Amino acid sequence: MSNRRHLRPAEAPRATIADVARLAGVHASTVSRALNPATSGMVTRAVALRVTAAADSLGWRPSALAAGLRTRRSRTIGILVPDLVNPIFPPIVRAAETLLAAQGYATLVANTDNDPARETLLIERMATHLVDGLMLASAAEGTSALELCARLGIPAVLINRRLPGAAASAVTNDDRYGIGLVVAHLVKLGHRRIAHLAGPPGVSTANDRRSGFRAALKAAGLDPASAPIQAARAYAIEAGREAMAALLAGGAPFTAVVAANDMLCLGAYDALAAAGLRVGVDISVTGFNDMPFVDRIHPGLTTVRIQHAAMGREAAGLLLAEIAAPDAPRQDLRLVPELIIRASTRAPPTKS
Amino acid sequence: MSNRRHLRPAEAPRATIADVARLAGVHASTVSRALNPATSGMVTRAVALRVTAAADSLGWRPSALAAGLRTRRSRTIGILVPDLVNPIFPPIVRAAETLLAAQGYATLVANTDNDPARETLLIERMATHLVDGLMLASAAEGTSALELCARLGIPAVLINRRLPGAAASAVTNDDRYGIGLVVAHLVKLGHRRIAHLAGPPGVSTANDRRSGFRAALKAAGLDPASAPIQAARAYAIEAGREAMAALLAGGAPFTAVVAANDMLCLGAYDALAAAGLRVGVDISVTGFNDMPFVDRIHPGLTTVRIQHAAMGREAAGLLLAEIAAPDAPRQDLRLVPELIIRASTRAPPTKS
DNA sequence: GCGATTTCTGCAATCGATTGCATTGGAGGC
DNA sequence: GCCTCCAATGCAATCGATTGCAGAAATCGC
Repeated sequence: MSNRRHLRPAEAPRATIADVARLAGVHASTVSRALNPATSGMVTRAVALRVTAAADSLGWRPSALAAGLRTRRSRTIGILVPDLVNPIFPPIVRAAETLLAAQGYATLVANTDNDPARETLLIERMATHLVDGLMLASAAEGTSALELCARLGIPAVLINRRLPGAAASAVTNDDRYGIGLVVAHLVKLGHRRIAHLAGPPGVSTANDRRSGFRAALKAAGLDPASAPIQAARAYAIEAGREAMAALLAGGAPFTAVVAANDMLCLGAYDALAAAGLRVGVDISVTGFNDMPFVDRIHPGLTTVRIQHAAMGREAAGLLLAEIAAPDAPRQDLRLVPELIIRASTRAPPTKS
Repeated sequence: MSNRRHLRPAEAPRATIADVARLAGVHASTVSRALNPATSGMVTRAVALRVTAAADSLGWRPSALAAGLRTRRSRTIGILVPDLVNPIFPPIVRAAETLLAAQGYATLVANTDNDPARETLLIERMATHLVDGLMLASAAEGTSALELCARLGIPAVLINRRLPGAAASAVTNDDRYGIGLVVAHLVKLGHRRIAHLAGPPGVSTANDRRSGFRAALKAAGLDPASAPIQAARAYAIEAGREAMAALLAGGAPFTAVVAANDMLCLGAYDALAAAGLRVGVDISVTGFNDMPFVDRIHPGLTTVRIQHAAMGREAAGLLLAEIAAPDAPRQDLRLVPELIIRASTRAPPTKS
């Protein structure tokens, strides 16, 4: 513990536009016009120079609050995620923030914990701060977030999860296509009995991946009806372990498991190990997301790489476009994922 | 692509305090006092009830901008991280945001990319938004961030990295203690020749861990001077691989490597594998941070678990305390880490 | 029951920038 | 040389809440 004291500088009260006006010998409104790139054309070049000189000789900085109060735009965007610690969100938030910062926006981030009440509270708080738009990476079925945004007049875009029938733009991964990739890969390796470790109900990614799984089996000439499917109660390791154990206990034979999510795979690895099955030898496993470091687990996980950064970037772009042109039609962007093949998938063991 | 259009509600212009005043039959100032918990004592209970009833019948929401303009406090805190994708930062930011949200603060997050110019820009932008305080998780030596904050009159706390001599509170891990834990562990296993894969120069964690390493060797009766030390040029996998390769090429014998960071270990694993050495058999390796999933890599990494969440929480608490009492002495909090033993460390191979 | 306090509420200024409208000055037309 | 017109600038209201001060009402003391 140090007891150094903070060195308080002279605390010169921040220069305002009026101070700049005085120094430059013009009216405050002229200063405002000169300093705002959008209106600086209304001012003589000479005056503009005088004003900018005065401004930075005084070290003037705009007050986003004052400007926002008047213009009703805060140049602030909010991002809501369920839990920033979930590794799929940082790249999204990061990419969004970078794009927004480049456009002069500040980014508010908050965690909803998947709690609708908390979500509501946070959206209202962001409304209080007059965010110009919201990015919702948390949308689960039954949430009223979008209605709330509409009521508050806040433009919003969905990320990662869609809400069926929602009147908002969304940027998501093409999950059905992604699942198609893994199923095709497994089929090509020779697998015919493929199980699905599905995601929790009520989440669009889980639904899309589950239906995509069925469709892909059918496309490969396999019977979706006979494929064992077990839903996990959450996208979490322990839930994956339980669901995998349930699949094994189900008795239906399979040589490969398509999981809806990498996190589930980690649990599945545990359950399979407990059952004496070697992943990548006795049984193949695929994930979804290509989380950081799933290339370093043992065996390396075959999975579907989602363009998380692009997701954040595109969503931010869409949101800014919507702010600029509120009446433009909504967009539903699906990003194309990529199959990443590692050691967790191999041809099924030959019957002995 | 959908072409649904946004359903614009009646767009009732948001109720202001004046509307509430009119409905409640009192003056706006009374409304302000009634609605603000800090001043609601100045108002008759009956009036307070009337006002709150009017307020939520009109659906009134405060305008943080208007209030902030007047009070010069925005109830907003900024957090600067080098790169949110680096897995140590999400838990910090998450925990800080959660605490701040509970106190009614909104949290601005931005990535500096370790670029001082960008850092300066972001701090100035946050000043523009009148943040009440800043949490800097990005401090590297030579940054002028703290000076800038002082000049702008923004309270700031450092997280994760300290700046020697800085007049700001800091919440960091006790790195010297943490390194002591791993060295003691290795010594107890029988290691006598221990190398250090150090972090990049100019970063407090790298310095502290390096000096802690030397001190711990000495404490164990070993000679720090003869221990091979190689600094990586960054906390990154590839940098770890290079540095490990350099250590091996150095020719000095060792049976264990203490790395300054888990990320370096991933690279070290690669370099060791390339050299035909089996981690946890031929050579022991320890990390630092206990990143997510280093328990699932092969072999599981013995490492030092840092209380990242506590770091964010404590730093947020310190910052709020400083905002409340700007003249209180600064704090330098060191959180105590924990040794996590996994399969990457084992007794040194017996000479054959 | 009257003056002295203590509450409570109203008034009006204020925070800092923006913007519709009015004014000024100068250029250009004839 | 005078009038018109346009560009540049000034004026003043405005965004929504807060707060020092003043006035009104209620309470208290004696």
